[in-house]
Amino acid sequence: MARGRKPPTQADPVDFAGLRSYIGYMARQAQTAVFRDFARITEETGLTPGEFSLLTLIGANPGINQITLVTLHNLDKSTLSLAIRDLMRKELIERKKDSRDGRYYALRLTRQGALLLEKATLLVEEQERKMDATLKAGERAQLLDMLRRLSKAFD
Amino acid sequence: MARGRKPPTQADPVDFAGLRSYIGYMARQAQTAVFRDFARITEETGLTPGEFSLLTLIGANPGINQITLVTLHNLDKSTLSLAIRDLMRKELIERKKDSRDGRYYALRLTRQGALLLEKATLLVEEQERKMDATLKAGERAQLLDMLRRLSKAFD
DNA sequence: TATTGTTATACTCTATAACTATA
DNA sequence: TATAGTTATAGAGTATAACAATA
Repeated sequence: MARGRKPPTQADPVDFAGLRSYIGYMARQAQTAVFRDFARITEETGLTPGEFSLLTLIGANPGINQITLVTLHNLDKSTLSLAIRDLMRKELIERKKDSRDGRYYALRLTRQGALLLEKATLLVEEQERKMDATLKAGERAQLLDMLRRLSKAFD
Repeated sequence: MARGRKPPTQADPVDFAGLRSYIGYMARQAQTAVFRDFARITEETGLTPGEFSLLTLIGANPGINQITLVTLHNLDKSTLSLAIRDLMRKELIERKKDSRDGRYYALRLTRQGALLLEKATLLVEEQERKMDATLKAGERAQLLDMLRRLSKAFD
């Protein structure tokens, strides 16, 4: 180790320049932090954040089809197709052809999928409570509203 | 097309269940929206969001080393190594061995890198102004502070 | 022995394009 | 012709593990 000066790792305070004044940068940081924390939930349930969202949407909208999910999640249909295949293999969802239009699949949760979603939802809500601990009264609703407006700004 | 009912794609209003009340979900949605919009900036500059952040940090902290960047960005050092290699190839940064401790590289922007960063910064700030248009007075500072607290909550 | 940085490898997530089937 | 969904393929972005060089 050099004697004259400590390595910059812990020594010099880092200048973030404008970075921390950018919503884009800070939103990214917050989001990756939440996802890293989600790893605990993935361990317990086998579900990724994306799979949790899909199960929640299918659970609340039995009979929903893939193209609708695609528009909700802003994914390519090929990407969703792979995610659906995996959820089918895990027997968390099932589907059958729409009797009126054979191009559509109607998706719904299996019993097993519903149970797992219930368990995962509890863990996710626990994670949300952890976030609440850093927010003051009323801030959660305000934050959600601002995030919603940001998403819409780039439609 | 079936006659009795429209396909669910546009017909039935979708039930988001609790999804839109989750900060984790909404932060993800906002962040991906910002990144999709960043594609314009990538086209003009050749820089990804991650590269823009790295150039900003190196520009504000000439002589910074990779291990410091790793702790700031929460990346593995192998991941950063590849990003640094690409920035070197594009001749946007340069580095030399620390004379006191040969394990470190001191990173700094090239002239070309500084110019590109300047251009990219203007575009990023334009993007930030677009976000401001959806926020009321005072909300930007509040949002940044909440996002900072969220990141810290999962340290 | 410990630390900075590289490389080989693999995994995840994503999109594009070409395809099947249904309408 | 147009739409729902699948498959083959490829490109990001990421981490793990083994490594070389330096301390």
